Amino acid sequence: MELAEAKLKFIEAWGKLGSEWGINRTMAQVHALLLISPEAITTEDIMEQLSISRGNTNMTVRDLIGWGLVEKQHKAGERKEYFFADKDVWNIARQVAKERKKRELEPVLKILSELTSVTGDDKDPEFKTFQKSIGDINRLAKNIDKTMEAMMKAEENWFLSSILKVFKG
Amino acid sequence: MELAEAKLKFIEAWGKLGSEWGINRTMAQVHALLLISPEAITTEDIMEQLSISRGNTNMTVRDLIGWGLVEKQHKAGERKEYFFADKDVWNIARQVAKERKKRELEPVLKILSELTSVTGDDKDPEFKTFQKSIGDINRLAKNIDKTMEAMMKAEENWFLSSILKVFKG
DNA sequence: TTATACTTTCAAAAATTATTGAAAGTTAAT
DNA sequence: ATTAACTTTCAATAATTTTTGAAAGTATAA
Repeated sequence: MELAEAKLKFIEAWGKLGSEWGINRTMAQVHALLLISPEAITTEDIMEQLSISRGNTNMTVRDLIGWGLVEKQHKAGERKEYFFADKDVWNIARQVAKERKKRELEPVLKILSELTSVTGDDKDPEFKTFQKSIGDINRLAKNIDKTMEAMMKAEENWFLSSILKVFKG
Repeated sequence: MELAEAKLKFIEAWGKLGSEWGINRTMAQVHALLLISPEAITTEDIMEQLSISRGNTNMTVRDLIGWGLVEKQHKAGERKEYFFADKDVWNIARQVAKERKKRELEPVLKILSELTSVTGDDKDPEFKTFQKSIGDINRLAKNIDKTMEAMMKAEENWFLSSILKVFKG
């Protein structure tokens, strides 16, 4: 396969995966493009390569910066901004985990722990089932939260290799 | 907090979390409702409690069955169908992991390995960056895939407790 | 200060996704 | 074979999310 075709396929696949996991398709595609760009690129470059509007490019890149995946670069003597993506996939995974934990997991965890203090009659099956389910979900969610925290602190691929060792040994 | 209020909050929170992670909000809400229902319930029950249409209820419940999270039950002498959700959160997590792996991770993994065979000039930075990024992503994706496979086989909460031990010790 | 080169905003439009509801389909009892 | 009880389908509609693009904003240079 030729590079040009491969690039398009990667951008498409990354966009699809993103959209299936609740990340805006265009944002994932812009990230994909930046991931395979050796040098920092401009808004114009992104607009051209992905055929998207200036406004969309601007907001999407800003989002990616907000996710900690992309940074602005300035070139001496130039006025326009250049964008560059961190290419270290472990950093990327950690960063995504960190943000999703903060934005989506923690708010739910907060609600779940509020729901553990619900009052009711111990003989009511509705109440007992509610308590049991919420309690179980809460415990699992806390474990997932802790695991993500560990992942965020772990350097290198040591994390995954450790996990895999647990199941091989 | 009273049970009735807590139920609504849980259904809302579960729906929101689902939608943030690419799962239809209504599907997550129906699942939430079933998770806190001690007995199997009918289409009518779901329609009433969530104020959704019969068609929507039918398709959503069918989806949940397709995800392996809900089963049909028949009651002797009755014609209507009852639905019941597995309440074991570890089973649920495994089942969701299994399905998402199959539906969303594996297709991307397939494309990624195709993309590793891209041809190009070793001196071309575009080519080198592409190769490096795809290679790195591929390696990480394979590790995630293996970890999910291990998770799917692991019984009980042994999985998470093992992971956590690795990082505490 | 004015012009130029850019970035940002956001209301409107387009695209996508989810939902409805009534008609068609199915199944089982009489 | 007909009715009754229920489930399924799907075209139309509604809701939501994404994208556009032109106007407004900002910063630099002359």
